[in-house]
Amino acid sequence: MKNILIIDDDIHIGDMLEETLTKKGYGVRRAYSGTEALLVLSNSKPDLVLLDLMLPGLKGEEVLPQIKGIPVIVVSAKVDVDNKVDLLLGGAADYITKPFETKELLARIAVQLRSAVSPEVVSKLEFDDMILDMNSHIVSIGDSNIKLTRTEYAILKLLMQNPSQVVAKSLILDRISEETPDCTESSLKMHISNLRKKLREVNNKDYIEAIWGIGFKMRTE
Amino acid sequence: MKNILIIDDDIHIGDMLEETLTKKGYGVRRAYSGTEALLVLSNSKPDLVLLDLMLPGLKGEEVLPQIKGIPVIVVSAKVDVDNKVDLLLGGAADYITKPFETKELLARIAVQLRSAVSPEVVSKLEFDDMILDMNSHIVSIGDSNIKLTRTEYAILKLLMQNPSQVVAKSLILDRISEETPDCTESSLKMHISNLRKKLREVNNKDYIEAIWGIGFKMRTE
DNA sequence: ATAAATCTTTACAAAATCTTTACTGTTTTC
DNA sequence: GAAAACAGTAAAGATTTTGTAAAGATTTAT
Repeated sequence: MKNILIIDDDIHIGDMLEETLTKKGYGVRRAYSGTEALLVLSNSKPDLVLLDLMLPGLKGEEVLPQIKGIPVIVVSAKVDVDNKVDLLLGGAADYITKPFETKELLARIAVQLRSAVSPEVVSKLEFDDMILDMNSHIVSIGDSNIKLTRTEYAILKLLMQNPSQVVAKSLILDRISEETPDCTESSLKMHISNLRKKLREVNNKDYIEAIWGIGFKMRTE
Repeated sequence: MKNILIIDDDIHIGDMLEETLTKKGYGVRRAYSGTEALLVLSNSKPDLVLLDLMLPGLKGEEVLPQIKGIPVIVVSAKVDVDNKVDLLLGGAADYITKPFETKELLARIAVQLRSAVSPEVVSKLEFDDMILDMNSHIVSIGDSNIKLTRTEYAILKLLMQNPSQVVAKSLILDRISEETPDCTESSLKMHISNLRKKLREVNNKDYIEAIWGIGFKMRTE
């Protein structure tokens, strides 16, 4: 059974949503504020989140980036384009504007859940004895979990997605800059350095190879 | 570079889309009917498809289920809800209704492409028993990998791309100077010399032939 | 608000690469 | 045949790139 977290302070809409979804066979949890939502999310991992933007306290826009690995459908009365764009770029899987038709909402939910579950989505990357889990954001070598920062994780993921290719420095910068806008060559060097150090501490192995003048790749020997 | 297939019989909208996308750095292909689209898709695999629903002949709704493994964004003037639902359930990754704002379309495209895994393009050059892999930047003869510098790699690649032609020194200098700006004739001589030495150490063969006064080519005998 | 974590910059040493210079031998031109 | 132009190699100095540390700036968490 799929579980859906409804984040909405409006009791009426929330109740209506809950009823509709329950009738459709989904499990439903409720949160009535942004802070409560984060609390719920820290303890459980629903399959999908319905997020209202107009929340008391912590706003929906602020909650959104903190939800990772779970598709979020934004439910909002706001309709202006800039907002839509920001939302999609900010990590929303989809959005729907009030008032909406139940049928449409259910379709969008189905689409998100289908793609989240579909087996062709590879959620784990493996290289040698290292495993990167894209759902939990955990990287492990053997039994040891390695705590990486957001940027380190992003770099490693990019390298592991193309294990046989050289990933150009410029490409890394492009991708990373979506997350941290001011990543320059010199800071990239540092991230790589720190990443290597963390991996080295486990294994005394250097997983990353520099291709002089081009970029980096996973070391194969 | 990401490639997008635009399926639309309306020349004006299609042109507008193509211009917008090209400006953004995407590669664009066009198809003006459902049947043409399927033809294009049977020969090539774009990273994303923009599909207009109102097509002559084979309708968009009929084309949609036949596109597999590529995210499809439906572009349509139809707005009734049932249609949206059917589309999403029928496999569309997203849809956008005309008239739409360019910014929003670009955002939706970015979202779809972001989640897609980059297909690994196999591009290898072979000459005799030597293989140059353009993804990994690895050059190998038999079982031995050869470690080349950026410039040596670029020169060898240029020669191997035109194995039957003589590559003029000036041409090599032009191409190479993109990577190392101060490459002169005398330094080119050195690069060739060093390159030969590295290849010779594996095989005791001289793969590169000098054409007196003109340039170099791969040796065929 | 304060502390902690993370990111970026600066600076510098080490390594790899690139270019120049100098010299030898070969090919073409006159 | 001699001079000029070209090709090849070695050695050395110049340049570029990489790797790391330390410190300041920024973001995030408490």
